[in-house]
Amino acid sequence: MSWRKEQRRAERGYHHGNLKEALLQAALGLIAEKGAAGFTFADAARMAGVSAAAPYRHFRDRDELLSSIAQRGFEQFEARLTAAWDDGRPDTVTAFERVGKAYLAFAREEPAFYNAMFESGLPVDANPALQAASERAFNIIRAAAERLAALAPPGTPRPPAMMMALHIWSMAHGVASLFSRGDAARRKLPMSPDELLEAEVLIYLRGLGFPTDRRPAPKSAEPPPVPPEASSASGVPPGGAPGGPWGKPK
Amino acid sequence: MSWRKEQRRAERGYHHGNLKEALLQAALGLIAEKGAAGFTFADAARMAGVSAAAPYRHFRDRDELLSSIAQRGFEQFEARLTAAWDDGRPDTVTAFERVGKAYLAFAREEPAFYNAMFESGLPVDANPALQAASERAFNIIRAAAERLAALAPPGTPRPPAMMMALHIWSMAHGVASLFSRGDAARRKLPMSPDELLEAEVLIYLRGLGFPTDRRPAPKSAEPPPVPPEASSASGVPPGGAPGGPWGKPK
DNA sequence: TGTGAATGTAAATAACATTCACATAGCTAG
DNA sequence: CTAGCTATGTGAATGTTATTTACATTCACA
Repeated sequence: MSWRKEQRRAERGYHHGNLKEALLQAALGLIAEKGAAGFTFADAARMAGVSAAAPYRHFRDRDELLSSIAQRGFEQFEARLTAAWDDGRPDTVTAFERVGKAYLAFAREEPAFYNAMFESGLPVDANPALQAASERAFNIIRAAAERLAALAPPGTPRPPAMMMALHIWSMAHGVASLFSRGDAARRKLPMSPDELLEAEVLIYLRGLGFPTDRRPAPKSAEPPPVPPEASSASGVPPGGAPGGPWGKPK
Repeated sequence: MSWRKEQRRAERGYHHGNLKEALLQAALGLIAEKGAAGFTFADAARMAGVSAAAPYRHFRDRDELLSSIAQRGFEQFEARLTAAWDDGRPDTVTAFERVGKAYLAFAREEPAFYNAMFESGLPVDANPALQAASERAFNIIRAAAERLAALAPPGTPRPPAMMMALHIWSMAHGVASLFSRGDAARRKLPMSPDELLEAEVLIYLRGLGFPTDRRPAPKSAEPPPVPPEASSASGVPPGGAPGGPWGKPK
């Protein structure tokens, strides 16, 4: 009957040795499969080969496990955004767009984390540590916006960096939620979520007066000649190159 | 012990008479309180004064109830967007912004519907009727974008309407999800979600070359003098009024 | 080595979703 | 008007989950 369980116990002894971590991993897998809603505490325990009560030695309840995962997600998220921003190299606008792409990439590549972070119904302030992690991640976007705002072409009013950051965040989150994950990805689109977001951000930046005349994602593997930051601040007339950030209009 | 139940039955007889509707209403209330995740089929039944098995005469399972609510939500959503768009009166840009506000208003005022529609984890294609309703709602935004795109100032490339629609949708959805509902609303913001979205859309439209020189939401109760549509298409230089759509920058 | 703190276990409780066999009411064909 | 079919409800299972509790096993260390 339960020789499997007995066997497993024999293999690893009475104590698991690393249960907390094992539970986190198991939960992550389950969430990836069935969503945060579908994941069950009992299943995670089973997957780790322990009884249903064991997890309570490591997490107050199901929600605490979830919030641990969300927190860890925000940490990885922050790391990826930081790497993407790369302190604004080679130039602020390029780096800024890379951040947007990193947002989508994270949503796509880490559906379990993204789900726990934004779609699990956890109250934002469930856990102070969680909230802090979330804010640290947002601060990357905010810092990038700060740098970008400082670059406002002369004569143009300088946009509030916080507002820009919130705008970019909402765009990235909107695209990710609606088009870039799981079921939502099934909506038929005329372009990929990445392209969609890139165009959106470029148009937005142009609306703020930033020159955004670069072609979208040139196919060539070689990086485009690093334009000196100064060229970004030159007085290019608003409106950008004909053709716009969305490719060739008819 | 169960005199309450007996009593209720006495009042209404063996048959409820309108159970399906009652269940939908009950579920709506429960979702508003505890979110789609927290709502239970059994609770809805109890609230309607019937046994736990009764609902199965009207819905295959819990998910079907949820998807019915989502569908109904999309229908109301469509109605509100349609009303907000008002066929583009008094002018396209104004009407377009009204649609954005209506999006937020719906998310704020109908949290239960919004939750079922976008946050319940229902697969987009769970139900053909649901999907159709969702598409009808989106088509309002799309039609509005179509009209707006046609207004592109001469000399400016005409943006693809579908893309614009998707952009606007993602902005509205992003703001609504992140800042405009329930727990998420607790994030501290320098401006209201409405203002945030309005500025975002205006900047975006300006980025497309549309003149957007109107002040944001003038405090005066009297409506601004209805500008003839033609004035929107006049060759106002891009860039808009100094000060930008976000109020007075320092 | 003895012992308290960690970590697991089994069993129990309470709530749900879902199914099934049966009860009742409404409506329709004769 | 009524026999009987169909729609709608009921109670009593079944199987699963979250969570608690009393008890068991180890670990670490004095």
